[in-house]
Amino acid sequence: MPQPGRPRSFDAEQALDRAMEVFWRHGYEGASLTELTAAMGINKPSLYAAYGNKENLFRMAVGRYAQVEMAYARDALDRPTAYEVAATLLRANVVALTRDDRPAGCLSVQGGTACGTDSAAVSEFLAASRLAGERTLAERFARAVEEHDLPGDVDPTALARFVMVVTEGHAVHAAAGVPRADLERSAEIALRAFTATAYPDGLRPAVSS
Amino acid sequence: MPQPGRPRSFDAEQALDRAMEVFWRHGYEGASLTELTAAMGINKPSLYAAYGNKENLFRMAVGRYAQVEMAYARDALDRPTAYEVAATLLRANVVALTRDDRPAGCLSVQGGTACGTDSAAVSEFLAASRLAGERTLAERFARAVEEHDLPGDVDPTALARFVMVVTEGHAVHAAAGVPRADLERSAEIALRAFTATAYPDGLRPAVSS
DNA sequence: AAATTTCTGTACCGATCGGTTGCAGAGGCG
DNA sequence: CGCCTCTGCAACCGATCGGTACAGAAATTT
Repeated sequence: MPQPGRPRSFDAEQALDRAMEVFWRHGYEGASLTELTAAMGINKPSLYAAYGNKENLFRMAVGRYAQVEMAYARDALDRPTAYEVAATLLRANVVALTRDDRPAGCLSVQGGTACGTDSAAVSEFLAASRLAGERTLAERFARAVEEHDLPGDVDPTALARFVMVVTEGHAVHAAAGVPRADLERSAEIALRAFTATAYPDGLRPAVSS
Repeated sequence: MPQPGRPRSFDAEQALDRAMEVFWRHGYEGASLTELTAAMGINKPSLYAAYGNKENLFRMAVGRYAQVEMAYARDALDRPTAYEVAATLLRANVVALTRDDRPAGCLSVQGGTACGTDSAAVSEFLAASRLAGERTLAERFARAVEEHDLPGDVDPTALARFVMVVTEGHAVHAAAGVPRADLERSAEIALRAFTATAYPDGLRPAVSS
């Protein structure tokens, strides 16, 4: 049943995608309402009515980013072995960071590593969501230990932290314009480190590529 | 010969250190002239006279950061072997990122991974200076290949890129409040990756720690 | 068609942004 | 001392910031 009154004349989800891209490119504070509304094709009061305020719009954009642009991360977690989880995650992350139809880098890092005093809540929110992803990965590795996919003496938390550190470093690098092929070489080196730590005896399970 | 006229009543270098810390904490755009001048203990016209403008002050702050706060990087490059270079660099970097008398993270990353449209030059400047550091490290590793410290089939550029990626990831993590001990574990995993790539036969030269 | 409800666009709000000018006075040199 | 330069401070500049008030337009309900 449609609500009474004049219906909204723009697609709220599509406009959110545009806003996401502006935040992705310029960060939270670097994205002005003027540029946001121009990219979204709406006016400021419409933005205010549909999304609350700038900070709420940003949080919604980050949510959509996590849901759409980081679907590869959930796929990676479903891989059968810890090594394949890490390999899929790192390789797909590099691809996602360097798509030529998207801004370079990662919204969660670009959005605001540092902010002005008043919007400190934004960078704390981003940091917390990144660390939440890290915790999810650590739980996946802990499961691998339980399943004897990883040896019992490895620290799943430390391993997950290392993988996330590499993805964040790649995000900073990608934002600086480093090409995809260069990051792929870095990811392979990181994977060798993963192997050396997770399977120190050199008996890594045979997997794809 | 001292200039005629009233001498400056503040220490320009000490004030620059204060400005560096504000930029470090809030980034280029997040640091307002009001907060900068308050931290430096001077007024806006004094800042303008002594440093030119905000962007120039930032560039000078980054220069001083590279000279003072990143001295450990130059020390690391002087180590005799490639492995010791990487190990010293990664470990000292973690310490530098988590000093409790300094803002967490790295000015070069915090300063501005993303910026508004008008100050894009700042983030490009930061990206370029980070990549310059990476090139220096690559040259050090290339020397190691020439000296037969590293095998001839390793790619010094890729190895340097991996090390810098890890430091940048640690910087993002440190800014999020991750404690030093956790980053140290990550650095050790990265070092194991370095070893596996640089000395794939397991014949890493015996070194400290 | 009238009444009602909601959206859209313009124009504007106070606050703050980076940057600048005017001016009083402090301090060096002859 | 007199001069002259430079400092430090307040006040101010236009521009832009995020956020709103208001009136008219559009679509649904009665």
